[in-house]
Amino acid sequence: MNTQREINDFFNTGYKRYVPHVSIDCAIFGYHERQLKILLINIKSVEGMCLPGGYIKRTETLTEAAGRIVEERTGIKNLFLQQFKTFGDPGRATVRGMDEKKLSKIFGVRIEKNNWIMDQTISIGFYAITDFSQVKPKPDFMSEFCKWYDIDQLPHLLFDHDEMVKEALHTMRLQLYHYPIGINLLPEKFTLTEIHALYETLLGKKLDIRNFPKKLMFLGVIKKLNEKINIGPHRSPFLYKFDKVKYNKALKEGIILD
Amino acid sequence: MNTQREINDFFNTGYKRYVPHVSIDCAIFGYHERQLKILLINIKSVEGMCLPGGYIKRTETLTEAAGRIVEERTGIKNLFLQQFKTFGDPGRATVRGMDEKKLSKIFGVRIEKNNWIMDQTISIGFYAITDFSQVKPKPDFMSEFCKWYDIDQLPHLLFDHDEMVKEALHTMRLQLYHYPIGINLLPEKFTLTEIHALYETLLGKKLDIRNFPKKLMFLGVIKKLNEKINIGPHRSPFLYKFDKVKYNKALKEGIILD
DNA sequence: CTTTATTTGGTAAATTTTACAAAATAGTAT
DNA sequence: ATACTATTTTGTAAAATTTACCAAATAAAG
Repeated sequence: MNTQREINDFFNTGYKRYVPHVSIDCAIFGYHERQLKILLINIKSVEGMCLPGGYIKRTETLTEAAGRIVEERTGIKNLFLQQFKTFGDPGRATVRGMDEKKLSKIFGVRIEKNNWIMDQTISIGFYAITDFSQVKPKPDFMSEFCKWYDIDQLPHLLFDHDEMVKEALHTMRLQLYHYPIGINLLPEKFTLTEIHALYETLLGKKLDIRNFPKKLMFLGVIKKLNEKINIGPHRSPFLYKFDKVKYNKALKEGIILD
Repeated sequence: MNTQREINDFFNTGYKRYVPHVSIDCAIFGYHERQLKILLINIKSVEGMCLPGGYIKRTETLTEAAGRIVEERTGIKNLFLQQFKTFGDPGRATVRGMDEKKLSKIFGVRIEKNNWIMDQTISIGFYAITDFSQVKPKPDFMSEFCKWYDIDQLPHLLFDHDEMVKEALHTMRLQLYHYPIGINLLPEKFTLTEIHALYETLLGKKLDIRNFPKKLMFLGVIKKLNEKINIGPHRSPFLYKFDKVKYNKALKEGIILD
């Protein structure tokens, strides 16, 4: 979706390839060294930022569509994706003063009255987590910027995206002990200190260092290796890795704790 | 939606009033005296049953639309409603052999090729709970039957509605101790035995009668009255009622237990 | 007053969660 | 070698929560 031809096709025949009236918005969380960020984009000639989103191809499942949208912005495939809520209040996505005329001007294509893109849209929220240090965010054709923002220094977002972020965070934190979140966020082999920092950051609170390993090991998705890593003039920590078999099982079924 | 005129309007101009490509399906659970049922409908001249559903008016929020759909089938207003998941796999709602011609015949109205109703639809799942003994199910114009089915004697359902029921049950059971579910299912004043039976039935498992009241009272949404009820040649049980103030607070905010 | 059926309240045991500190170790400096 | 610094690692007691389990109270009928 870069050439003028493609943009024209999107506006004028997109409704044939995509399901109109429905979009997906993605809260893409980024973690790295005790920092939690979220990926935001803008919309050309609209003041303010919002979550990246997109439409669903008529051949895709919802999760496939969300995966494609996330990949388009981050370049990363196969991220852990979870649906968290669907948003559909009337007027939730209207931009004051935006119309087909303005759109035509902004995108340099002819956009007729009643273009499919201007109609009411219901949006399905997904969240994903990746390592922001490995991601060079790519704006979509509708936006100029695509950047990581610190989770506790977010500006007010457009549309109902403030609420989306709140719900995404809430769901992610609820699911942290029920789904195997962490692969892609840590090196293949990692120390307890590293995964401890990850969980503290994602949850936004302190976790007792002596109790954390017990709880974590109890989940059963990571295993201790008989290897240590050299970290300079300190005791060498053991390495751990995710147990692929149990990890994939947990991905499908969730981790039942109750 | 009963007259031929209204049906004609629905098929031919419905896309103006409703958001096309998006529907809501409702898992309406019914409880009464230790029995858990679910409301199913059929579709005219289609073999099999499914969840009742409908479209979203362009002026409605998702929850308002779900409330209207539930009210249309049950006659009950203001039921507790929760969104549980959105379903959108391609082909999820196709009926083998159904086309505009057949539809025209079934409903006795002229339905053109590419009618909005035949296009791919993504469906938002909501669940609700009511007392089935107080409900006379009303079929919609698309169906002949609308009946209560025992939850553990369900037939295979059309479309992806087997999965919907599974997800709805799962979410309802998860939320049972986090939202005040129960008003409308019990008389205004009720005994511990009655609410105990309700919880056992909704959860599908035994709950210790001596521990149950502690947990329940801890939630804080019901209060003990200084009244007893006569139940024949047995000790008279105390009556309880829901604490309206705390109940409504819990409705909005949920009951935080962790 | 005895019997029957049901409600009601309490406590010990088991389990889970929380709180908390000292020993081990790898390298560096002396 | 030895001491020192910074970090990892490990165990246990207390507290809180959940679970298991029964006997006393009571309302009406015979």
